[in-house]
Amino acid sequence: MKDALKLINRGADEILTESDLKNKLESGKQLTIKAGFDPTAPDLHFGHTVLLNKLRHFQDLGHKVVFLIGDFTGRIGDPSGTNKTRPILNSEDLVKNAKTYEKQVFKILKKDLTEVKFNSKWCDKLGADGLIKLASKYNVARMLERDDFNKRFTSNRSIAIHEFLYPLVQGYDSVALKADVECGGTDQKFNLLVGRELQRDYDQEPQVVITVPILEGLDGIKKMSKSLDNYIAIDEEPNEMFGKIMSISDDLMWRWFELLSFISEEEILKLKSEMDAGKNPRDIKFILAEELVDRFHNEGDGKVCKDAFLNRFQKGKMPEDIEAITIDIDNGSVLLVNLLKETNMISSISEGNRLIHQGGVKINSEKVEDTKLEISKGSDDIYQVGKRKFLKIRVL
RNA sequence: GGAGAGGUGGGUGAGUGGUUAAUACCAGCAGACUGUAAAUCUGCCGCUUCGGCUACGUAGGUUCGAAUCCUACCCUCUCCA
Repeated sequence: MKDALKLINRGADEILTESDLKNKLESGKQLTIKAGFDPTAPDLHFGHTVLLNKLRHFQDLGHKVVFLIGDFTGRIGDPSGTNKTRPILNSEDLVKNAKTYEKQVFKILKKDLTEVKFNSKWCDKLGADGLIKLASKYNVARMLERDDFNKRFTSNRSIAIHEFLYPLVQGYDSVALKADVECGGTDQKFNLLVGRELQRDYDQEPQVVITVPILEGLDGIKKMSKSLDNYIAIDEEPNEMFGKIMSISDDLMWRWFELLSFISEEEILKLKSEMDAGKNPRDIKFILAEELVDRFHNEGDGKVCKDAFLNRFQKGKMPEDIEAITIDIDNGSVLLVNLLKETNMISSISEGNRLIHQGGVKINSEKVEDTKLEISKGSDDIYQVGKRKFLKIRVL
């Protein structure tokens, strides 16, 4: 029991309330753990895994996770974002997205203890009557307690009426599922608490709310998100993933250890003291990178990436698995910049010229000086743009 | 319904007839230094066949010349009702 609570507590921001949780755990029944996901963004990244890890903890204790895809709520559009109306997805896309989710999610969650559901299933049935009834269960004053509503309200920025429906519907999901626990990011706290209130209204035992911190992205400051392009997708190439982890700052590394790694808190403390004693932080970052690559790929891949990494950057060797492609050309030769543009190594000719001027383009490790360099037919070389982009191009 | 403010490059935000592909800051990119860390320094930061071309909400107009002036439209915000 103590262990169970300790496990749930790890990396959790808040548990509301802990005594409720304790009671539920002690009841001995299998609990229903709910977590909602956006129907439009099936590209999971490390940020999502903080939550998934938490769900996994419950599964490890034998409880059931409902992976809820908010296709109905998606139509409302999450108010916390810059309220752009979302595209309404057709059912085909939904199924496709769900499949993509499943493929990624089961790297962390246990299949036999996970149910994937769509909230349109019960929300569509609500109809106008149901929505009005639901809306009557909450009031504006309480809605305005929500931080972002509050901020917008006090600064006279717009809050569309339908945005109030979002927390309500999300709460109604908890009622429909009879959720015992709902997990979400700290930014979801209000919405999750509405679920508690509504369940009481429907004479259900209120769910326990567990919030997990929002993970900072590669820049170490802003939250990890696709739109900010500071993310690591969980199906990213092993070497790419490893490299990106190595590129985070030392400060962020500890944050990631806390939220993403499974190694114990005691061990993390030990690593910290080792660093303070003079150990190269890079080597500690290796531990993190290895663990995560192993988790999202295959056991042992992390080690392979580490070796490749060392070869590449310590010994200055080329990476071993450079993608190779063949390009057909009409004439006897092509302009280098055109070739790079063709192969998406650069986004425009101008950018290419710029990079060449700055010494950022290499062929077979040799810096290119001439922006007008022609590549002749029949050549087969390794092109490098910047520090990270490599491509082996055969010109025919 | 009435009154007013405003829409500029990824973001913030200057510019109110030519010297403005458009100040500054942030972000981003490359190089140096490193541990593909941080910090720092340097350079770049619309596209181009290097002749030019396209850009300041949209569409027209005035002018030798407009992001800057005029007209219409669209959008955002504020105040009053």
